[in-house]
Amino acid sequence: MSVDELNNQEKIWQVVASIPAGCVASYGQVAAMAGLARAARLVGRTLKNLPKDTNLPWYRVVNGQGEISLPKASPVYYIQKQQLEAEGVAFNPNGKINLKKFGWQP
DNA sequence: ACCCTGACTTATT
DNA sequence: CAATAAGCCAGGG
Repeated sequence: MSVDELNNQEKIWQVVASIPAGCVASYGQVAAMAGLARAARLVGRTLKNLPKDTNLPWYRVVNGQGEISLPKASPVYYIQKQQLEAEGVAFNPNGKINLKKFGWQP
């Protein structure tokens, strides 16, 4: 296992941890901030690898459409939604977020 | 080494 | 607005 690969994860963690409360960032956005412009998928995989007791605000990361990239039937989906709402992020009736308003660094 | 899959994105039809 | 295709990175069989 190379150090560089661990650095990628570390970068992603740092970027996700840098997302201000009340805002959301897309996977591509996070990847770009981490220096991995086209590794949006890697971000998703990295978050999936996170332990459930992580202190990382992974719930502030959504897909490019401002929608949670998880099945609505999954418990993690509700957790993410509740966490975001608790921070002031509003969801549309369709379950989408207005990135124009809550997107990170508009 | 090869092929498939995945918490993705963007452009096109 | 919805469905499709192609592109990209890393992991697992």
